[in-house]
Amino acid sequence: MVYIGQKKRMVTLNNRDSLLRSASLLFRQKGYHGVALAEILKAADLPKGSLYYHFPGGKRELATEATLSAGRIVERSVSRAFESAGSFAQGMAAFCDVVADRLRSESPVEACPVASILQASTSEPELRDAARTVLTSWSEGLVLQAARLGHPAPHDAADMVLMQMEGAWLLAVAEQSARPFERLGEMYRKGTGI
Amino acid sequence: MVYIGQKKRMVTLNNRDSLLRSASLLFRQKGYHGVALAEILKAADLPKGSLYYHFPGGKRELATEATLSAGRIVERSVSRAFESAGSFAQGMAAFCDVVADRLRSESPVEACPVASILQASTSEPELRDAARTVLTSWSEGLVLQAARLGHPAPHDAADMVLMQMEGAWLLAVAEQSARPFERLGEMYRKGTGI
DNA sequence: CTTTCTATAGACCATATGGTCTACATCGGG
DNA sequence: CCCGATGTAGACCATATGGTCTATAGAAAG
Repeated sequence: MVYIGQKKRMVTLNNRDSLLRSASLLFRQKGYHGVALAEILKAADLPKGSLYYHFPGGKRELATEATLSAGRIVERSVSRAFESAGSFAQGMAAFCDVVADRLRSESPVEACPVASILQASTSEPELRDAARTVLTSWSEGLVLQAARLGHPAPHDAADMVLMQMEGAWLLAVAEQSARPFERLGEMYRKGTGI
Repeated sequence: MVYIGQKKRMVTLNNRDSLLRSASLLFRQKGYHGVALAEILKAADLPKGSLYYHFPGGKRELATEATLSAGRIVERSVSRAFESAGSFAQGMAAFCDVVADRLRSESPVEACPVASILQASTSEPELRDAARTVLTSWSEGLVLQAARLGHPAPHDAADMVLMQMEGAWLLAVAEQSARPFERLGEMYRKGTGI
């Protein structure tokens, strides 16, 4: 429970956030259709009533919000990694380190939030919109960073990085290790990146 | 029904293959957990009995075989694209064209067979093995091509290409267009690839 | 105290799902 | 003509799933 603003109005951000966090984690592990509501509810230790109170749209809405929320977290992580970089390649190397560290602490190694939701986008169009929104937002952030750091073709750089990141994430899930990000980071340090 | 070899033994490869094809298509569209057996059966126009005769292991076995089979198809496609290439970058550009062409003919644009199965690998470990097998096999093929074409770091090249391809495929699904592969191909032509 | 609004609690339901099992069709060989 | 092998047909089942609905708890406001 958390008091918001100066009003004494009590807002249960905790439980809503708890649902988002549990959902995000489970979706990344098993994909949208691979997770049952009961499982999310159990992880968050909340009854069904809470879920449908906070997310009247049910599983779809929960997944959408969880994806957008996870997307923002990754985005902040990108900004932070690039902040102190002297070049685009340095920024990428730093970001790869951050993701690799993160993945090393996960078992199983979880998929990219976007990838985990995208699978279901054929049956749930709303999810594709969420995935697209996040990817667009990541791309824009990367374009800005590339431009700021003097990259000659910021748009190409952003596209390429997005591909490499998503690909590396998929390989990491397959191998259940952070190696792909370590190797990608190394390549950027060697100057073999984009 | 198809006669195989000179023996007059009748082998119903058709129905088994039909199941594999329908399954592969649907899994790529909706992911492993997003497809019901009934749907696959309907697409192949076969009853449940046939499925469990050809694949006693049920959905898992069907998905495993479908993934391995689809993996081999992609692998042959890679070999063909690189065959007449004068450099690794040229081969990649050619392969991007092939995939882009292919995706343009699909609606919806379907995910990579590996990606579509990998989501479910947490609950179905057998699927992770299939995904890994395919990825390893692709990687080995790419290493050979890179070495043959005189790439200075064949292993790095293969890794990088795998990341870019999987990433581009994910972006293509999100955008529902072949653009990502067109752009990746362009970059290889411009020499901005690996 | 009572009312009202927020949020939790979970029983309940229609439907979908993967899987099993028995019956049967077809065909080559004896 | 029958027989065994291969493969098809689909009824049937236990279970799981997303979603709805009513009841209730607790704080804030009057």
